[in-house]
Amino acid sequence: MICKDGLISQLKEKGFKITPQRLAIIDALVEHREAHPGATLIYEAASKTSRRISLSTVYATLKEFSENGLIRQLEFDRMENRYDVDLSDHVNLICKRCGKIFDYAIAASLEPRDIARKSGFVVTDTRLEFHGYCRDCLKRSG
Amino acid sequence: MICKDGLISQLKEKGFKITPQRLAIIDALVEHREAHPGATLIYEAASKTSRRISLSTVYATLKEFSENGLIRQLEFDRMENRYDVDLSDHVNLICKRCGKIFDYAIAASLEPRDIARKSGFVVTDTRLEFHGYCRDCLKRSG
DNA sequence: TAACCACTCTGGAATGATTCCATTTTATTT
DNA sequence: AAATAAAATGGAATCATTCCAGAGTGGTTA
Repeated sequence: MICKDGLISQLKEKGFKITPQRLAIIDALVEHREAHPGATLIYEAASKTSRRISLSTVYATLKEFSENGLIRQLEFDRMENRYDVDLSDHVNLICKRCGKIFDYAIAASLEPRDIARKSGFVVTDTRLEFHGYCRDCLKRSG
Repeated sequence: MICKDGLISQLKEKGFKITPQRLAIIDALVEHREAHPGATLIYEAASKTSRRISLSTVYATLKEFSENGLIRQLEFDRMENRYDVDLSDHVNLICKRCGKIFDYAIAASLEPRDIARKSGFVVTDTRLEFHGYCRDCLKRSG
């Protein structure tokens, strides 16, 4: 299901043009999916495939793809955004030393003890944010 | 417990010097605690109290205070860091429209339905990150 | 209480990720 | 092949933050 053709046909369905740059970005996203690549890595990888591609295009395209649900944007504090072609529900385990990002199924227990036993990852710090709309803003919008 | 004197005595205990800049920053942190202030707000508030204070100092001091456990740094994606003098366990509810940050006790149910009933805040999106050390990095450190 | 020095502060430059924008290019339609 | 709306380009701008080298200052000590 995580295949280039699927992404390409989604682009067509939504009326986007199929350009060499977009194809190169899709290639890079799929090839480096394990690394949860950021714009820089995508740019480097796509530069090898596509004769001409600019970093601006990579940024615009990744933003566009995530806004249209083709990929998921992982946002971190003071760190490059990363992108994931795997749209299934999972938590990100982020290593403080090497910076690698691991996927962890959300269905399993989220107790630090269980995470350590199953994945070998020792959780030292959790960050929990709930985004939405506050009472006042809901009232204001009617 | 959230009082200036407590913060000041913590500074002394840890061997930090008591400077007018640090006092002004503590004042600003306590006075604006409800707003979960960022560096800019702290800088503006502290500028009124302290004749001379630079933004660099504000940044350095807030970083130092959080690293030493005097305050908590709230980090957001592509948004100014915010600071909290309340060190008790709580979740942050972030309004997508007005940007305000609300505290929500972590002891209570984290079900969106319960949060809405208790606080009037409608959760549309959750971000869950677990930070720590991966298996390989743990192995490497012995 | 003066002198000392490690800790602080300063402000301007640097950084890094990202966005903006005016211009040029191109994929697709007719 | 011409038309045109969408896409790509690259350089400048933005924004939060850090870096740095030089100037300043609490607090200890003689």
